[in-house]
Amino acid sequence: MYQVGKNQSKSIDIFSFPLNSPFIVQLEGFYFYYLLKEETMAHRHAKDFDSRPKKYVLAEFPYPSGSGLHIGHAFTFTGADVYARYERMQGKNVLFPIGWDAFGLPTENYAIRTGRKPQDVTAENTATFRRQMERLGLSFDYERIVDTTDPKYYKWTQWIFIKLFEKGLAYKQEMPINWCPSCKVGLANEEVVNGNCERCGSPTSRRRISQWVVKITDYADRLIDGLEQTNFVEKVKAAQINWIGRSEGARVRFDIVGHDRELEVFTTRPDTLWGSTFMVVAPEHSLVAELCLDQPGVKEYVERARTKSDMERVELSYEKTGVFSGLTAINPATEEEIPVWISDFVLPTYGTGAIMSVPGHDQRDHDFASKYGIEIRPIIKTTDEWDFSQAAYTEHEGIMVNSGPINGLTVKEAIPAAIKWLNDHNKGETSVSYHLRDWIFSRQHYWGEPIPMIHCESCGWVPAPVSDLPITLPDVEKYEPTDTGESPLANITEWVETTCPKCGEPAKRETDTMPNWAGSDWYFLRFVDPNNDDVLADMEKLKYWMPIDVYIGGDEHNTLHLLYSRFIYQFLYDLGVVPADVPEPYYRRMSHGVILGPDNQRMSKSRGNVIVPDVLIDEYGTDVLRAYMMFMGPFDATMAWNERALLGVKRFLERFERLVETQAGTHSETPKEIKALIHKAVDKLNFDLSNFKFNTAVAKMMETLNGISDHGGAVNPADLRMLVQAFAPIMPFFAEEAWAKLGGKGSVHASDWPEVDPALVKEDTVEIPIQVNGKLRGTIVINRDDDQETVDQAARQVEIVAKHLESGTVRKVIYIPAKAINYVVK
RNA sequence: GCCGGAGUGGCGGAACUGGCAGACGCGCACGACUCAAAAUCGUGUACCUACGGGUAUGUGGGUUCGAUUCCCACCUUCGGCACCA
Repeated sequence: MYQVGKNQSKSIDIFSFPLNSPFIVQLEGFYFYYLLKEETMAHRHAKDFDSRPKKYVLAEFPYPSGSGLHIGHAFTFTGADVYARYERMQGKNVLFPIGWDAFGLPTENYAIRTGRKPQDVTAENTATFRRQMERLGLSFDYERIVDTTDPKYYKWTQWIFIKLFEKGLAYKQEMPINWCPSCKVGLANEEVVNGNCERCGSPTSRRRISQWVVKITDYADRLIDGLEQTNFVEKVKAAQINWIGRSEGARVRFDIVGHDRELEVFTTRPDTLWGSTFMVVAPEHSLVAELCLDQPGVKEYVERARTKSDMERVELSYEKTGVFSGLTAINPATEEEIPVWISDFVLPTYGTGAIMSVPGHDQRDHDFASKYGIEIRPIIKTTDEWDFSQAAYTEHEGIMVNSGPINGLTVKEAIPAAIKWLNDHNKGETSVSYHLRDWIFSRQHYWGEPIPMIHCESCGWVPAPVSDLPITLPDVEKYEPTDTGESPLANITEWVETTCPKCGEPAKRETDTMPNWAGSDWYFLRFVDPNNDDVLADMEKLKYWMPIDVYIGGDEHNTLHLLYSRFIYQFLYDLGVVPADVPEPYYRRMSHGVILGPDNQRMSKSRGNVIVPDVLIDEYGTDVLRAYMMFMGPFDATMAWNERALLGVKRFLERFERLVETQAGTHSETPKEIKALIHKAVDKLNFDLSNFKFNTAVAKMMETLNGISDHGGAVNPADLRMLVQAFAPIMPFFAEEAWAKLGGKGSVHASDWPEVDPALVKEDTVEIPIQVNGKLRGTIVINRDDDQETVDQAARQVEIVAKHLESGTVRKVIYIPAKAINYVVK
């Protein structure tokens, strides 16, 4: 069917052929199954509203970097592709889309360096990615490609922002942000790792800049509760819950002596209120600026805390520093006067930015009190002798003492009792705090979605009219961010200057752009309806396709991307633009593994251990690469690259190819043993492919081939075709060719998954172990449905077993049908 | 410190709801083919053994007729969070 130049050695540039040209070449002695045949890809298109059951399989879309698709992408996408192909053969209507998360700094930086337009660089990179993907045989529905930098797409990203603004979930605020002096950009908390910029690694500092902030904290509880409706693995759920960091406690109000003011704190231990001997406020707390600046040392301390970089804060974390504020507060429980201190160990962004300090029962407070000579007052009676001069007692065990009305209660009883006391005396109430912060949404960069807001002197911030969307990025000469922290857009007067949509007076556009996450928050909805100009996606189509059945992605996105996109989805849910019966976007989350270099180190250019898929395809062909990647280990594991092991897969493929060559066109009668092997293999692959156990699937393929040759290697082409079908998801090109050679009709990828004969899979006879006192003493072949007596009789005949039974009396015989028989001998 | 995984041959890794530990592949050894090498094909490959067996799935206990699998404690390691009151 396909012309194959058997003994030619020639070099072919595959890119010189149009995509989809039916062609297979052979070079250097073996086949390369990478050129595309229409049949191989023909069934990739998802059909809206088709009557077959739908399956939405999604792998995180990539950032199309200039260095091209790397082996990690290849691994992840291949796994997803195997699964998608398998599901298609199961008769599912599979949506398996791909797109480009193309806004972002690397492209912008590259554009600056080379003096080219980011738009052009992006177009080039995405074309390369696409070509590489097709070469890997990835059966994405390329007609549904979504590009976050396409104005037709980001029109809706902007629309979502306007809705957030309208619902009061986006506001502009001057706030201290993490600033990367190298990238010249503000960073979200989560983009700062150990005080360094996540992207470039330089140390960050703090800066006050007016920022758009999105109130993700309003959804904190929903984001936790919603996890119950998903099938995420424990690790992912835990990471999200951990990240949100919900803690329950109480707010308590302290009066300030000599001022008509209260100082409110958050605590998870209201029971320890009677032991609070001082208070601490963050240097950034409003009370400090209002009342304390005259106190000696305060101004200096506040100034130093402000200029401290995050690095310094982390380094200095062991030695707490502080200064007395000059203020005194009244402990509402003891009515004693207690000092108020200022220290940067109290975070301005958590709780109320102020704490009540209980040095007897909180280690940080203990550290601070010890250093500054503040009273440490125990209020929980510990069972054994506890040296309160050495450490705080922080266990939730013990009996309350010195605590007035809650004396004698256990800690667990005391917490609600203390809250009730606070309520009764109007000094506080139950409260919840979160580690999760609101989401800083501004970036001072060019290559991102413009934030569609207009500032008017008289009307304030006004959203751009929806009819004006998208607000497109203007062409600019220079992409460099400015030192003032403004985005390059600020210099384009004709773009910045506009009129207020509300009053018609002159006004200015927001020049900040959105963070990278914005485009990836909702892309999965757009795949359902990629070209809609009226809504972000058609409701009926969403009802058909959502939720995503499997979402395959990296663990590094378990907190940020996954949380942000769930939040945006929940927000869209509240707007009513996504289906009412789909409260969560992702039903199941699959983590993919990481491929390390041959030296067991993370791949990086500087280490020189990078494996490039294109080179491997040139040398071994797509199918060998795919099968090897799937064979390396469990789909979610961390694995080292081993090119020797890849050769084992190559040998397997060649041996299978030889089998196909020799059996094609024959009419051999397939021996029963071989037939059974084939049916068992199909059965096993059916299980493995549907459970992402690709490594054992490949092992089974190899095992089956070994078995066939052990039994003489004569197989009827019709039986062999079954095997080819089961191999097809993993080795799509080879399977297509073999299918044709063996007389298969149409494309193997459009064929229905073969049905197995249960009688062949589950044989009548089975070999089981014979144990004496749990030790293996022999095996015996029995009929699957033999009763205990029959098996017992037969087992006792086995010589070695008989010998062991003679050493004592048989007290008990345990027979597990078709599994094992065990004699208890004493 | 808190949360979540993982520890199995020389190596990557198998083992469904407790039932023959080490599938499959790599590596290694020997053999066939070859003048020779490569490639290919075949055989073997956990450890000890007085050849009867015995010991082995990080360590120590426990449950069970039987534990890689379940329970408890500990060790190591990877990932996430961490001055979050």
